[in-house]
Amino acid sequence: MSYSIGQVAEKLGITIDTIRYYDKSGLLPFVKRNEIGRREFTDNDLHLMRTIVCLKNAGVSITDIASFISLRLDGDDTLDQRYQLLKAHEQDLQQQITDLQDTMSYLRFKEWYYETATEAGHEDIHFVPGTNEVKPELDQEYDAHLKTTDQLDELARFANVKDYRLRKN
Amino acid sequence: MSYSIGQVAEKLGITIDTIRYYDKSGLLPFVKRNEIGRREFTDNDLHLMRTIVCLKNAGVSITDIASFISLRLDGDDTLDQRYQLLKAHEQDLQQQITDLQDTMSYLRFKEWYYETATEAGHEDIHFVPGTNEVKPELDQEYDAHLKTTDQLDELARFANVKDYRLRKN
DNA sequence: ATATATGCTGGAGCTGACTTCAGGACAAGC
DNA sequence: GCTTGTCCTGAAGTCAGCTCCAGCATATAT
Repeated sequence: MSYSIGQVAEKLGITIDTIRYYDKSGLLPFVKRNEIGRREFTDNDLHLMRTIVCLKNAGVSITDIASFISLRLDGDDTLDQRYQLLKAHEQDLQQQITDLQDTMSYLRFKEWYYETATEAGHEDIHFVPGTNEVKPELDQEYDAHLKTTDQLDELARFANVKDYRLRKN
Repeated sequence: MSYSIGQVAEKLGITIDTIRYYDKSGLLPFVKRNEIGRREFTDNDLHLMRTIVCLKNAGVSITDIASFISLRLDGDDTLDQRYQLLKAHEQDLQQQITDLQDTMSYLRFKEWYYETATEAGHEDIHFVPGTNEVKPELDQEYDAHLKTTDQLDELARFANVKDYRLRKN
């Protein structure tokens, strides 16, 4: 059982052109061609391509994914290198998530700012009277916000660790 | 008290050129110039620019940030629009975080895959005997993973909601 | 047998977000 | 009065990651 490029595009939710671009970029050296030169994808190819798409979603560059794939072709000697590569990107990803969560809490703070301003009908409830400057104590309000999300984050980290241990045992 | 473009770049951790680029792109219409045409940034400008940098971190495009800023210039009538804009980007951001968390759990799964393979010394412990195909039950292993992170996510959502309610009261 | 769909390639084009460059103005210290 | 440092502008260049195009081959349906 094999799939055409169009079917794969459908299954993975990416375009045909993107798949061809990935192939050009050395991400799909394992994909075989049939007699008339068309790509034929196996279930296993799909499996691997899901990993590729996933790494891409994690913000891993095409070049880095290519090295990962090329390590794979070199066989069992590179298992540990591949593990290390993933581990490194996990760190990266955790950082990205933390950053986004911080941004989120800043957004929530700004929402509160506009929510209260809308209720009041004018923005200057947050200004120093007689100026166009934001009240300094708003920074503290923001800090308080950051703190609650930090706690959330710790909670998440704890849950992750637990999850990790469960899997290992 | 005002700051030069260099000082602001330093404070915000971005380059001078990036600031000028933002200005060109209409993100900084509020920044005033001195007699000889140089930009002079106030504390309030810095405040706003922090919001801009934050929106950028949240993956909001320059064009969208520009509309936000332009709404701001239109005064109190646009308070609700600005709130809605932020709210929309919050949804977006939440989606991004969820996506990254999914990716993370896939990465963790792959790490387990390579960890166990490294221990065994060869990758084929995960293959269907006699082939180069990954065992189908590994998909279930992956699914199990996804499930634990979904729970985590719900936990996080619950915590967020609680946090939100605390703020509103 | 012809129309339609799907595939192929090489190469050009596009978008977003910068980054660099050429050429020049002003300010301060020596 | 000269050097050094910081600033200005418009315009061109860069990079990643696609996306589109021309021109052609093959497969299926009518």
